[in-house]
Parts: sequence; C-alpha cells; structure tokens
Amino acid sequence: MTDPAATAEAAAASSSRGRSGNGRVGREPYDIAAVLDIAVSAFNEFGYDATSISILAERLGTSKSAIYYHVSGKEDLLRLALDRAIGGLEAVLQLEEASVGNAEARLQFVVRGAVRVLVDDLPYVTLLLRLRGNTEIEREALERRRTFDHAVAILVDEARAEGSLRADIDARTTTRLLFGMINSIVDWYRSGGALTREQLADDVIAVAFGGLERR
Amino acid sequence: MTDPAATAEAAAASSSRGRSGNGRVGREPYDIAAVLDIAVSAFNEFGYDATSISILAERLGTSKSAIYYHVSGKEDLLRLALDRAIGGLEAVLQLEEASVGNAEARLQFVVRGAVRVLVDDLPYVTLLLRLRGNTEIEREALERRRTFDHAVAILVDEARAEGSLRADIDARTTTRLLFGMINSIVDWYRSGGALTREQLADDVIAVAFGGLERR
DNA sequence: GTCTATATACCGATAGAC
DNA sequence: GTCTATCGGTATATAGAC
Repeated sequence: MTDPAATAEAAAASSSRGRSGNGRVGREPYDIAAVLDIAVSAFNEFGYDATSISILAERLGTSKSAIYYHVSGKEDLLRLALDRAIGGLEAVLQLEEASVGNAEARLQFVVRGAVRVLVDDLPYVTLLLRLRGNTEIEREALERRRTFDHAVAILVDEARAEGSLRADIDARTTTRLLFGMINSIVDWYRSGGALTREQLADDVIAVAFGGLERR
Repeated sequence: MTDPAATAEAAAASSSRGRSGNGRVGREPYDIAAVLDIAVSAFNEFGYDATSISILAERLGTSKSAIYYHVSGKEDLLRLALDRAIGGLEAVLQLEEASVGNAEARLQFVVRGAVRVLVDDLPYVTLLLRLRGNTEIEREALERRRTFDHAVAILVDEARAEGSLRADIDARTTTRLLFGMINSIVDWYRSGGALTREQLADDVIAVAFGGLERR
C-alpha cells in the first residue's frame, strides 16, 4: 500500500515544518510533530522513564503546561512515536514486492525494506526496539512487532521449502538471528556518513544470505 | 587466562549462596551477590532509572536502609554488574585459543566465547548491551566495550588479509553486523529450552560465516 | 545489621491568570 | 496557547534507635 520511502519523506516534511506560522489547522495543533521529534530524541538519550516533561519543555524552549496542552501526557508521546515506527515496518509487508516472486526474493525485499525504514525513521525505530513492555502502550507495540516477526518467519519457512535457504537451522532461530543483525543497525548507523542507506541494505543482504566467508 | 565457562560457574555458585548462614567473611558483606542478582534482574525488567531502591528492598524482603548498608548506592550496583559482564567478554580475548591458529579460527573462537558469556551471564550482559551512557559508570563500561569491539575488528581484518573472509564489505561494518547478530541473543534466548548453548553457538557461526542460503 | 522516620528534591499533572 | 504556582506522590539517601 504505502512505500516506506514515501512514508519517511512525508514524516520528515511534517516534522521539519517548525513552530512558526500560526494558521488554522484541521484537528491537530500545529507543531506536535516537532514536539514528537524532540521527545523521541530525549527518550532515546535518557530512556523513556528517565525523561521528564521538564526536560522536554526545556529543549522545546517552552513550559510543561504548553506540552500538556498539545498531548494528554507522556504516554501519549510514546504511543504516537511507537505507532509511527511499527507502522513503517508493517507497511513494508503490504508492498506488492513482498507478495510476488519466489520466497527468497520476497524475503530479501522485506529485509531491504526493513533496513530502509530503520534508516529513515531511525530514532523512532530505535525507541521501538528498546522497549521493555512495562506499560500497556509498550505491550501493544511489542505485540505488533511479534506479528511482524511472525510474518517474516513464515517467509523464511517458505524460502526453506522452496530450497533457497539452508534447512539445518531452526526457522525461528534463523529469523531471530537475521533480524538481530538488521535491528542492530540502530545502535551504530548514522546517516550522512560514507555508508549510504542502499549500500547498507546491500551489505546486510550479502552478509546474511551469503555469509562472511569468501566463496 | 580465565575460561569463560569456569568464570560463569564461579559466579553462579557465589550468587546462589543465598542469604542464610551468617559466618564471618573476609571483607565483603555476605550476600552482596544475591543483592546484585536481584538488582540486575530488576534493572533489566524496568530499566535502571525506573528501578527504585524500594523495589529492590521489597524483592529482597528487606528495607532500603539494609541495602544502603551493603552498597553505597544504586550506581554501585550498576558498576558491579557491568564489571562482571564486560569482564566476561574481555576474558574471552585472553584465552589461548584467541591467539593461536589462523585468523578465521581465532575469530570463530571469539564468537563462540562471546555466545557462551552471553548465555552464562545473560542478565548481566543484557544490562551492558542496553546502556545509553548517561552516567560516568556507563560511559566507562561502554569504553571497555568499544575496546573489545576494536579487538574483534582487528581479527576480522586479519581474516580478510589471509583470504578467509569476503573483502567486499567494510571491516567495521562486518564486525558490527556480526556482533549485532550475536548480541541480539539476549533479546530472545532463554536457557532451559531445546536450544543448548553450544548448539546456539554452532548456529550463529554457521549463519554468520556460511550465510543463510543453501550452498 | 536492620529498622523507622525523615530530609530534600523532583516527578507527572492540574488550576487558573492572562 | 502559554504562563506561574502548586498538588500529591515518589525518588535517593541519611539519622539515629535498637
């Protein structure tokens, strides 16, 4: 349905809209995206629990009350952020290329799409991947992540069935190791360096499917 | 110098010593290991910041003051825990097998050793891997982790130089993807299941070095 | 060594002025 | 829509009795 790159561009555009300009808006306050960007950045830096509304207010150059005018509370910010992250991953599975062709090609497409979402929405996905599931909101996001993982595991199964992937390792273990590699990207990749998003995706696919050894 | 398995066994023995028995001890209060086990478990469950001394006291069946008698504060518990985790990984590099033979064999030995430490000290390494570096203690642990990663990156370089590993992907990226896969183990592996520690290490090495594709 | 009680500070969230 | 002031609650850490 939605292209992950297009989704990321739209999100980036809305978040860079800034706090100036005060025209009327449909239903959302103007700069909730800016608040969310600041919040996610702080959540990743200090952890969700350790990030106080006061810190967010300070970074936004405003007061606690001003934030409470826009969102109903700290958990609201978390919910919005997690929805964006997991929504991006889910969108990959809805793309046409994830459903046509042989299983290995579909799996590689999903891997590439996941890498793109990780890079494009890096702070948001970082937040998602570090969840512990202590609140209802976090548990809902983790449940959606499990559903995503399950869909990928099915792809792995199909690729094994068609003879593309090795069958000597449990499919669940395979999926977890594969996404362990992919998800670790949020811990070190930063855009703007020598390694582009597409090159990173190429490398991940080369290592994961081809292995580290020279062939 | 120290075998990681032996280290883990000693740690497990000391931590299971329990809180009974009140004989004299050399210099440490008797059950600091028990306090540490409880603390690390809680830190992983709620996050370090969100874990209060009150919670620890409750889980230990004692009072806050009793904990403060044993440790100087919450950060002290964190420091002890992180030292155990990173110490276990560093010990792998000191083993003889990490220094003899061809580079690929040495790299595979380090990978296997790291998996063993992750499994044997799972809660401790989990804590280490989720650090954000907001306190001096955390930054010191992260610095030691960087040194460890650097040593592994050198091994990767040597394995490439000897022609064992593929050279089309940056060595630093290779190392990060490799350890991304390894480190993800703490997010899903639980001992006691069908997958043993050594089988897991075999799978990691098979996937990382051989790739997912059928050969 | 462990306890209760408390000091001091900050938390999330709200009230009400403007 | 943003502000200051404040509520009730909890945090780390300590004092001092036992």
